[in-house]
Amino acid sequence: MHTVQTPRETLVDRIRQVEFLSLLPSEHLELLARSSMIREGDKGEVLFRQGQVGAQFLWLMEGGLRLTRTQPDGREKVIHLFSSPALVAEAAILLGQPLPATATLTGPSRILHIDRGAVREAVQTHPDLALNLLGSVMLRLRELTRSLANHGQSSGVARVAAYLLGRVDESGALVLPASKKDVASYLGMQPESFSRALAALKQQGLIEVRDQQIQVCDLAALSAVMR
Amino acid sequence: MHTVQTPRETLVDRIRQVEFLSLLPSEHLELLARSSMIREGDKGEVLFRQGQVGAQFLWLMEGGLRLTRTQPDGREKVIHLFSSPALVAEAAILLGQPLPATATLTGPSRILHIDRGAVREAVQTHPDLALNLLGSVMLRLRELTRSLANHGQSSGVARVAAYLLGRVDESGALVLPASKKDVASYLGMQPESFSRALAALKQQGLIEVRDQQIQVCDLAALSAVMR
DNA sequence: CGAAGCTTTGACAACTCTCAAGACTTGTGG
DNA sequence: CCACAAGTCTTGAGAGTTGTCAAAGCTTCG
Repeated sequence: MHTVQTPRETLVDRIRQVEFLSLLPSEHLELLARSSMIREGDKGEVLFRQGQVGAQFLWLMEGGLRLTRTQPDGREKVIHLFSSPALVAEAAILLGQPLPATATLTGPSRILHIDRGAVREAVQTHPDLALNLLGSVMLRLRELTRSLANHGQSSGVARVAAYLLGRVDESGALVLPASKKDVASYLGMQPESFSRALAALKQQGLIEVRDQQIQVCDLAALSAVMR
Repeated sequence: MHTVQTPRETLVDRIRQVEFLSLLPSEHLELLARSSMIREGDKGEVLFRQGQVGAQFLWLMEGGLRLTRTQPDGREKVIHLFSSPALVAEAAILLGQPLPATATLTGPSRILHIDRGAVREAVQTHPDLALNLLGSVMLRLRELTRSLANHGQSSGVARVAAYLLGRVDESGALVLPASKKDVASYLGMQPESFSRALAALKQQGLIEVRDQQIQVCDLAALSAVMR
């Protein structure tokens, strides 16, 4: 992973695109830009590890990453899959707490780093920022509770169906945010089971699969599978 | 569930005990007390339902409750088990978002209700409060990620062992925060499976069980079970 | 071209879920 | 005070699903 030289004004523009920072006045953005940088990395590179304390806010501008956590038995489980644009681990970083998971890039990515202290200062002078931040953490919380509830589902095929339905666009298409192996782990199953689940749905004519691209053909029938 | 008549000064005292509000000046506490009340309820009563928008902060002073979420197949899964004292669903309530789960009392409980608007005002005038709030949400996030990682564990006995080890005090004892049925759901298994897992651990002499009280006899051996 | 990693398919064992029934506790009403 | 109902917990037996192990096809990268 290497740093990309970036002119100050470009940095300000990038920071303005970070959801919860967009409403800051320009002089504040200038201030943040002074301690910011953009870094690039490739698939497999580790952004941070579980237990570390982050010194910088991480804004995933391009690419994707997975959050994993070591289970008691030593294996790793995918907790979350991020696609750009996304703010990663904001709460832990702001509070200076140890990060609850490990972040690994799933493809070529560009990440904007903003100094933790500078953001903290901005938050304290602009109370609205804190509420915005809370909002984005709340989003994460919702997704986690949803994910947790889905894990209770008895059938693996039902979990896959629910997952697909939660990610389709208007035309019924979707792109998996990571390798099938990672998605399988995120759904709490083995890669083989995920493969079999997709095969079963495909054979029933409910979906079509080509690599990470999936087309849902029968929304109603797929919904019925969940029960 | 019924409201308990409470003198103003007592209310102020109670509010002072709410973790993230304790550092507010007395005049602010007085203000909060004006729109606060204490309510009591018994086992089975519903505090709020998934999808509702909460108008009041909820501080569980005494008792316990479970958060459940309806799964795609219609059944309910326990997302979280609270024991007093605890702040419940703070982020969603502060932001006026729909609550992500349903809260049901697991025993006789007393809950302090504080008006959402008053808290919101306090947060905006005291930036530190927002950070404290973020901290308590962060705690919840940590627990959820941990819980999610545990669900990946292949063996049910391993999940139970990990859960018990995460809750023992110095003497190796612990009390289940709810009925075994609820704990089972929280751990992502059927009540029968949970019962069998406990029986297996008991037969190996690793734990002793009497109702909701559990005594761990061999910490090292129990740790070994997780793998 | 070879190595490494992801994906798919097969076969088998192991586990959990489901269904069923009985022991036990608690609260209600006769 | 007892009987009954309702709910929880435990134990048993069978069916079904998933994890595991193994092998082969495929892509990517050096």
